[in-house]
Order: sequence, then structure tokens, then C-alpha cells
Amino acid sequence: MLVTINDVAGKAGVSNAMVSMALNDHPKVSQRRKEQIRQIADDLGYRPSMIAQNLLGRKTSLVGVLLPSAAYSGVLAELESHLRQFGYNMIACVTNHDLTIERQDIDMLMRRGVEGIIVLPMVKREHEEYEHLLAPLKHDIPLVFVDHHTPDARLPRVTTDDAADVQTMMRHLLGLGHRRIAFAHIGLHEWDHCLMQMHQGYKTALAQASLAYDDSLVVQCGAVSTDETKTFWPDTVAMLLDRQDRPDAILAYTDMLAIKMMSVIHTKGLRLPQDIAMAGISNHVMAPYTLPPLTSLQRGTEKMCRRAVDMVMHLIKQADPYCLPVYERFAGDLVVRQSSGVV
Amino acid sequence: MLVTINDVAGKAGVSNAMVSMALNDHPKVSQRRKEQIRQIADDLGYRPSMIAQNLLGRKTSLVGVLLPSAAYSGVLAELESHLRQFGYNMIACVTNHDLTIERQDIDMLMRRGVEGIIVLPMVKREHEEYEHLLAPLKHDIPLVFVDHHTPDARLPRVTTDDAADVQTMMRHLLGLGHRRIAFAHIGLHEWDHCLMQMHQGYKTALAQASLAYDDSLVVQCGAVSTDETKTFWPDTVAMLLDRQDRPDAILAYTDMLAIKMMSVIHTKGLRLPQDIAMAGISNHVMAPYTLPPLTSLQRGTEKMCRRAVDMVMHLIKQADPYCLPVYERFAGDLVVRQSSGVV
DNA sequence: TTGTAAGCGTTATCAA
DNA sequence: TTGATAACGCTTACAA
Repeated sequence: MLVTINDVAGKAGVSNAMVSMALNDHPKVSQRRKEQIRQIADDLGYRPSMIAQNLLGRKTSLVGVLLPSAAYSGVLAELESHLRQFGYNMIACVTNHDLTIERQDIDMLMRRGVEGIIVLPMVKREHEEYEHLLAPLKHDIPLVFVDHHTPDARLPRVTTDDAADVQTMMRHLLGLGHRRIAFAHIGLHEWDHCLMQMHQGYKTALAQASLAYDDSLVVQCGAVSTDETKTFWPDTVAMLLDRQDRPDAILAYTDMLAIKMMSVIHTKGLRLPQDIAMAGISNHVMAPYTLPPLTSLQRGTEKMCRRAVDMVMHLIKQADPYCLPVYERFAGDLVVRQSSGVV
Repeated sequence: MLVTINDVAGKAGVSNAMVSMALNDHPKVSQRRKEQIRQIADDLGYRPSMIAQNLLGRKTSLVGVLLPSAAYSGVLAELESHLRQFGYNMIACVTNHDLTIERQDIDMLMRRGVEGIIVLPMVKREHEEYEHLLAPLKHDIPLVFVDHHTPDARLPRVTTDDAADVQTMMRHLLGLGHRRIAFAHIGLHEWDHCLMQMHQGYKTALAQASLAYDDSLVVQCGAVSTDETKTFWPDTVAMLLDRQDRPDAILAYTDMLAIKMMSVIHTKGLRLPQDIAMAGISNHVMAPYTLPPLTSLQRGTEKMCRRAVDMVMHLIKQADPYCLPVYERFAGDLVVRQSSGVV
């Protein structure tokens, strides 16, 4: 069994209240007593139970994180590192894209007394499926959405700046003289906010360069299912490459997709970047080692995570879930390598 | 404020004990009462506080996970998914390879009443630096080490079977007729248990094939620093490829390293796998899309994680941290692609 | 069948 | 300066 405050009090021959005050450096306790009690507490290896402390006040120093799948686990570590700067710990829940599980997890988090919740995006979430997420707000437990499309614009959220990032990459490609630039993705759906934004960024960039938008250059080269399994359609890519009016550059919506496409380009015997240029987004660890090294874009994920944590912390202090300017986007940085055709 | 059991009791005009029993389906409560009380509890949105519940018994349904860096975050999600099968939740701590932080985290986890702790490996941990890890054991809180070299052989631990995995891959390469097989890594140290095991597996495989061990074929092609930053030494790889007695195959200790090395092989104008074959370990998502697709080995990480969770669960029930056959290795599965030179 | 009371480990508010 | 005592929200004997 763990040693309690009463054990210390007993050994020291004082009341437990005395021990509590001494260890919390209360001014009304004499220096001698403090030292004596601290000594005994140390000897016994006493450590105050946070459970008991939590029962008193509202402060559990706990934040819940809901993430849909292992795919986001990198963000988990990122969030934890920031949370601990504030002395907070994290209960992580992998909801597996399941609404029922998400509901149960939120319930559990509230019952454990978390002070805030950070929600990462599910692949698919309909608008009406937000109700359970709003429950914590009723109890003044703030929610922050990360990379997430929310139904209520007043809810605090942070995202990467998908449109801006695509525009940045497009400007780079256009600057290199590419004119027919394809945009490759693995699924465009109403609920995929990120992809919609990217698509928008693609169009905007073309418009700004006074180029016509050609719908046939936006191609789906694979698919994601709800369990995050990704399929890749090499045949579609091959068809794209075989076209008379082959694009002179392809912007893939992730580096992973770009790399997969590059393997098709290579087997087709096309030269990269002379025959066709390639660019990805996400700056994957592998990007510097592809053939040729892949031009990419380092996303603002880290900044975004940090801000998400700052937001929860702020909201926890304010106890008003609607007190912030609520939507912040974080743009990334271009990483130029050879695949885009730099001279 | 959250609604408590007393709120329900007040509204129902009964004692709080009544409510507790009714909601816990205690036999000594009449059916009518149960229904009535449940109705009111639901109306009020009452959910019992786990904090209060935790204060009573020892059961917090909480397990702590210590992981050194974001590099292991994939394992985090894996562990969480298994833990939740048992109704347990996870507090994850990223210790950043820092012993002081690890000590604080363990202290925090105990004060939060976790029932068990799963420890992932630090890059560097000296034997004498285990004391703080043993503290939980003194309080009957079981520890399970994952992929970890422990000082006390009686401590429960699971690892991937590094030696066996390398042997599996070596057998594959030898079976294809390769004789001069190099082993590439990014740092061989006394404390890097995994790499030592792999090295051992490499030697064993050679011995079993009645081939001489050539120390010059074991080459360090990069380095890891304590903050997990990995450097790659292309020049060393180039030198290896330029040697008169160039190896006819290279086994890299991770796919990442293999892919980096392949980029050097390509720029040297050597053909893969005709001039030199390549194999990696870890079956990276990218492995099927390298040029040529990389032969690799899917590690037993998932099985290992599942077992780690099973072990903690078992130990929690047993309350005896030394009650298990303690060391289990999980071997992986060969994934043959073209880079190894399959005909 | 129901209510009362004690206790879990703390902290805080009183008196002494 | 110190020691009782109540309180936090819940469970469980025990008494009614």
C-alpha cells in the first residue's frame, strides 16, 4: 500500500493538517516543524495522492485527446510535449473512427475530470454527429478542434493552411515555367475538408497566374477507406502519363502519393524532372532520398499543435469556451529539391 | 458544475446510497426504485465521478506509458487500442530521453494511481539508472518493458526478435545465392541492445551457412544522436560500393537506411539488384514503392504490443510483479520484393 | 427495502 | 503555531 498523509502525521506525532501545511510551505508553520515533517515524509517516501487532491478542487491537470487512428499518433507525442510545459498530462484515446467509441471516450474523460479536450479529425463526420462533442462545453470543459471542420464556427480550432500550402507549391512550380500542372489526390469528398481547401488553393493559384482551370488535370489516383487503408491506382497514373496532353508537372497532395506516382513514372521510362516534374506535400522523411529528391512542403503541424495546446490552456483559465478568436491556420514552408525541375 | 449523486438523490427524494445501489444494480433495491432513479439520473445527465470512485478502491483502470520520443508514437496508438479492450485508459508520457523527466513522470503516474506502467526504451540507459524504475514495483505496481534491455532478468519484458529477424533475412539472401553480404547500420554501441542482437543474428546466419565472418562488411553508414536526429553518411556508402571486393548484397538494419543507401547506389549508376542486391528491415510503408521495390521484414511489433498489454493486465490481477515467464521475443515475417534479386 | 454513517486521502476553515 | 473538523463524491456495512 501507498504511504498516506496520516502515516506521516502519525510518525511525526502531529495532525495530518499540519503535515499538509508543512509540505505545501504554508506560512503559518514554523520552520523547524516544516523541516522535521519534510524529513519524515521523505524517509517514508510519502507522495500526496493526486486522486484525493482532484476530489477537492477542479484541477486535475489532465487533458483528453481524441484521435481517430494510429495515423495521427505523431501528433500525439507533439501535443504531449507541449502540454507538459504547462504541467498537464494527457489521456489519449484512439477512437478508431467510431462515433460510439468517441461518445464513450468523451464520457470517460469527463468522469475522469479532464479540464479540456483536444479533438483530431475523423475521416468522416456528418454535421449532426457533433452533439456528443458539445456535451463537455455545457460543463465548461473547453474543446479545441485540430485540423478539423466544425459545424459551429465559434468553436476554437486550428488547422494547417491547406489552401495556402498548395498555392505556395503552385507558385513554385509556375515560377519554374510549368504550365500544365496536374493535381493528384486519393479521394475528393464533401467531408474531406483538407482536400477541398487544397483544391481551392490549386484553382486560386491558377487564376492568379491567369491560367485556365482544366478539370481533367485533377485526378484521383487512389482511395482511402474509413479504416485508413490507402489504395493506390497505378493504372490511373499510367493513363495520365500516356495522355497526348501529358501534364508537365504533377502536384501530389502528399509525399506518399508523390513517391508512389514516381515509381510509375520511372517504370514508364519517363525522366524526372525533364519529362515530367513532381512535387509533394508533407515533407516526408523519405523525400530527400527519392530519385530525384522530392520537392515538398513542410507543413505547419508543429506550430499548429503548439497553438492548440495554448488554446486549451487559455480556455481552461477563462472558463469561457467562446472567448477566443477561434480559427487559426498555420501555413508551411517550401522545401525545394530536384524533382520539381530546378535548374 | 457537474451533477453529483447527491443532486440525483435530492431530486429523487432518497439517500445517495440508494442512488448508488440503484445505478449499480444492487439486488436489495426494488425494481420500481431502480427504474425511477435511473430515469432521474438520466434526465439530470448524472455520470459518476471516477475520481471519487478511484479514491475508494485501488482500481483506477489507468496504465502509464513512458516513451522516450515521438519516434515511438506509433506504438502508443497500438498500446492504447489493446488497453481499451480491457477497459483501461492510458496516460502517455514523452520523456525525451531524459532521466530526470522520467523520474518525475513515474512519480506523477504513481500519484495518479496507475495500476501498471509500460516502459519503452531510452536510447541510452546505464544499468545504475534503473533505480527509479523499480520504485513502482515496491508498491506492487507492475512494470513491463517493451523492446528494452533490462538489468534484472526477472523483470517482465517483450522485445522484437532482432537476431531471428536478421537471420530470416540472411537466409533469404543466402538462398538467392548472395555470398558477400554486408550489414549496414547507423551506430553500434554497448547500450544498443537491438543492434547487438542483430549483429549476433548476422554472425549466426553466416556460421550456419559455413561462411566466414568478415568484419569489414559490417559498416556504420550514419549515426543517431540522443535527440533521435539521424545522420546519414553517403560517402561511407560510396566507399563501400567502390571497393574492389564490393559486397553482392547489403542488409540494412532499417528500411529507411536501405532507401537512403539505394539513392547512393543509383547515383553511382549501379543496377539494383543485378549489380548489388538490397534488403531492409521494418517493412516501411514506402518499401513497395522504391526502385526496385524493397525486400523487407515486417516486424512483430503489433504482436509484441498486444503481449505487453496482456502482461500488464495479468500482473495487475496477480499483484506479483515476478509471477510470469518474463522474457518473450516476437519474430517478424519476410516480405519478398525485387530489390533482393529474386529471379 | 431504505436510510445512516463511516471511510477513501487530501485541503481548508475554524477554534484553541 | 497547532489540532480538530468538515468537505470533495462515491461505496458499503450496518442499522432501521
